[in-house]
Amino acid sequence: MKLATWNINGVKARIETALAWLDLEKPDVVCLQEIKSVDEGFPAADFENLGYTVVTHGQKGFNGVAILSKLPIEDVMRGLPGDDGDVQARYIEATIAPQVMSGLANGGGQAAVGQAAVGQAGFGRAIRLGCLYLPNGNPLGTEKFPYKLGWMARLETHARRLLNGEMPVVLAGDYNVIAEPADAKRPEVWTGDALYQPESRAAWRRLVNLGYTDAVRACHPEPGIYTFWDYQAGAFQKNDGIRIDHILLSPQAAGLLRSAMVAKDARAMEKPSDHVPVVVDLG
DNA sequence: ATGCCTACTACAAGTAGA
Repeated sequence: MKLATWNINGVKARIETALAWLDLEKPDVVCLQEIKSVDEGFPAADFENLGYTVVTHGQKGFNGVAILSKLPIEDVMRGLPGDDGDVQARYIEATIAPQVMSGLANGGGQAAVGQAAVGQAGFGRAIRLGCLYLPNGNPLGTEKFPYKLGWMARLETHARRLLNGEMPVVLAGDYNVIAEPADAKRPEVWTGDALYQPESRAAWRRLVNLGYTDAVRACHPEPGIYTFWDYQAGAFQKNDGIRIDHILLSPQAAGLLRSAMVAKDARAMEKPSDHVPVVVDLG
């Protein structure tokens, strides 16, 4: 199963870009962040035309997350547990169910045919998938930074609880954390930024240390891999980026990891998001 | 030092992003 996460920076303004990339890469499951749309305004039909089922957790003007899946979506949960007063739409979680065998419908009727179809096009096992847009936290000195840290504490609590379940867990999204110096072209310019504060990085490490694997780092130990480049000052042309979009895998999910990559080419598309997709292949 | 750029809201210029 090919699973991608992408901060799309406005799904309505970016719909042609999104559809072009999906048509090219054909991921089975996609987590979108910063859809900047209410649920009713989400262009679901455009994605359904590509074969996706769509679930959203939208908000007017900013934030907003969505999951697109060619496999069945079940048991959708909107919002990160732990604070009923938090109205920001930054988390949606669902079970991606195994592909339904359709061998009989095709006149096959043999079990081997059905299994081959699952192994090729789908996935034999359900996963629990969280799609998250972690608060930015800037500027420091405002209520935004403690909100970020509080959100990360809630995420840690929830991620620990998910490990007690039976399903492999995938937590994918825009974490808004530069975890290591190697995750920025110029780490020194981020020292006063919420993304690179010791508290933000420590909270990230606590999350990973629960037993999650950073899929891209596990497959690519080399520095210089980024997922975000500012629109300003020619940042992409200078490769002046940061790696803040991540896919974390529980031990069971990590056992399924075949490959992970950052779709850097998406930043060179027409009307790009400032983030690019991160993709894993889980077998 | 600041803005550089982009989306959204709402219709101007402010909020938000990272």
